[in-house]
Amino acid sequence: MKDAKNETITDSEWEVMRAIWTMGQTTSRELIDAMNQLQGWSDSTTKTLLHRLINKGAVAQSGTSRPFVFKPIVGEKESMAAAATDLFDHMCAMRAGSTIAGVIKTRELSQADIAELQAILTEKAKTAPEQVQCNCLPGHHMCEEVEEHGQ
Amino acid sequence: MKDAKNETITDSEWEVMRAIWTMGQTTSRELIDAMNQLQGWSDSTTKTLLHRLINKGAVAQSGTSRPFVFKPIVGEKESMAAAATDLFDHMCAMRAGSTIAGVIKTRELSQADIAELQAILTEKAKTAPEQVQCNCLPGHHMCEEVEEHGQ
DNA sequence: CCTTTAAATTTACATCTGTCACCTTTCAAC
DNA sequence: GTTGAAAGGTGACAGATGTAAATTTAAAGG
Repeated sequence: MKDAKNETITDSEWEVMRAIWTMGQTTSRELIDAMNQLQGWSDSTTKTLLHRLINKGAVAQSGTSRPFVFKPIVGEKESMAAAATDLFDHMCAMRAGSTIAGVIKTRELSQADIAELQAILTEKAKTAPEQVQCNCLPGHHMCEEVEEHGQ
Repeated sequence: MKDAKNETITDSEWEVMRAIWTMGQTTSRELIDAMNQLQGWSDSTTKTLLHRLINKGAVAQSGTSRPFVFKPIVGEKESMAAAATDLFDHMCAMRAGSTIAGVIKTRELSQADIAELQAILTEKAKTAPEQVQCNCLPGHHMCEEVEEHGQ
């Protein structure tokens, strides 16, 4: 599965992708109805988004006769990972930990998820540093306190 | 500290915020130079962004005589949390776990971060469900496989 | 074949974003 | 006071986004 790092998927396009990913494959009518339900979008809106997604290479159109079939080209897992990476890449490295903590606290996770995370953490603990450096500003600035970042 | 949920902070504005958060407080000159270093932006660009941030209520201008001082109004922690929440809110709940796993694998975390995460997980395990339901489409659709979501 | 009608494609357009150049006000030194 | 360099503020503009109307095309029934 290709990932979606190259061409950016926007917020509303993302909603469409979610539907497509979940449906696995769909006809434009099905998709339009779903989007109308979920977002209250007009037919046109969904069509436009679908086309943009096709142009971006995120969705494929297949079939020869009219009710074409659309299916995802980029993977959901890959796209989600890319989105998450993108987010954290723009945040202070020093605070990634507590941000992740916040996410974990507020999301629903399955027993399996938790087990996996714990395994990863245990492994990571073996080589984790005592402190993560702030990567917000070049040299001359180095964050001191975790609580109040700068100042 | 107020959070930044109301007024959205865009990508480039975020870069400015990072600098301001780290510096704690700054004069426009300092900020402009920093942004020029980090992003290669022209003076104007930083000024514009700084102003937009002020209008959005994310940064405060203080002082009476000319070299004014700017400082953050919205907190870094809060803003990061909001951004993360925002991201995960748009993703399939069923896949949040593995996405978090991916993030943890690729980020640098301190021993303390890891310990905190483990504590949270242990606590969470007590009440975690066996399976998390997909929340992408209304009723009629329910994801079966974790590996290949729909289809 | 012709018509109807769903599907597909184009065009539209207001806003938001990223980036700036340029104009205006001050402070500070003559 | 006058002036010139900073600091501060405005206007601009191309491209991205969200949202949708209008137009074209083709499948299906008569």
